Amino acid sequence: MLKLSTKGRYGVKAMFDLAQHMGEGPTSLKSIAERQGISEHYLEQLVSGLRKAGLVKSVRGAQGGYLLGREPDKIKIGDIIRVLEGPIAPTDCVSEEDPEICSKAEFCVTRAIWEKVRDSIADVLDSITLETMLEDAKKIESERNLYMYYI
Amino acid sequence: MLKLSTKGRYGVKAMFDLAQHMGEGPTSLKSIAERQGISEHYLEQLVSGLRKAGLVKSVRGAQGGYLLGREPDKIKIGDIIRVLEGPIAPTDCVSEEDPEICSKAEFCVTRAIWEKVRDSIADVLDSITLETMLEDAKKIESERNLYMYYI
DNA sequence: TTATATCTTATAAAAACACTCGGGATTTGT
DNA sequence: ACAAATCCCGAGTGTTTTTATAAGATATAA
Repeated sequence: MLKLSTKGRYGVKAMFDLAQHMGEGPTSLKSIAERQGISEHYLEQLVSGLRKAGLVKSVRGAQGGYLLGREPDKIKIGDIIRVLEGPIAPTDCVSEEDPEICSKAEFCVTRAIWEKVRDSIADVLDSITLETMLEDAKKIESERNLYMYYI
Repeated sequence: MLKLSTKGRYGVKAMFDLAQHMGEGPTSLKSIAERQGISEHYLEQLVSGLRKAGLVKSVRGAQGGYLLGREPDKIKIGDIIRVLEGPIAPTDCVSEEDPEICSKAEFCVTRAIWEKVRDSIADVLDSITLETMLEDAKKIESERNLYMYYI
């Protein structure tokens, strides 16, 4: 059903949480899990992948935790999704990574549709960065304060 | 992984096959299954849903089969996908059909992303009709003949 | 009446999903 | 030195979804 699994959703939430706590030293998985309502052990698995991909850096030991691997404007949502859910591929024959070439590919009219779907998804996910999200959150916050003021 | 299941893929293939054989009387599932390389029994289940949704009409008995439920330019790929895979919903909280409203929805920055993904998928699928596909197929066919000529 | 089809329901293997658990390694503060 | 906090790693598990398969009932053309 063109659904995202919890991996992708939790992963984006966790990364955004990290972005929101930049400059406060390492953020522990425990605190992320609590704030975002995610199982800590499960989150561990996801973050493990993100670390191997360089999207986060880890600090071990007490008071340790995680930091963003690079500046928030250099981390696209598409980067996160691809690490956690694999290449974007509405069907195997149009996967971003080694697609399964079928013999009729060049004449296949349905294939052309899935390619468009893939590209439209990738375009959205690659147009949004953690920085974008921080800006959006700030905007929503200020609009909310404005609303409170009028009450 | 934002994947389509075989239901959606087989369904679109079958509908396109029906469109290509318009005007030849009812097309049997057996012939569609053979041409498209799909299990006939499995296809039966899918077409059952399409019939209930009015996208195809059935003719029972010997020499029976299926016909498009309406003109090919009135059948969007999105219609087919929604019948076979359910409402477009990268996450439950942004489903086209009764989304699961969460208490933080209005402040949720991640939710806004999934909404954009949903809309971009829907836009692509609703911009293509069976008629469009027939035109594309014709174009590919004539380009292919042109190519053959030069050899 | 026979062959050809659609229709309906039931069953089931296999894969994916969403965790859960147990233990090990590393660092900080006492 | 030790305890607590934290990251790290791999295996195991119950549930759901997917992808069919099978069996039989119903309808119609020839």
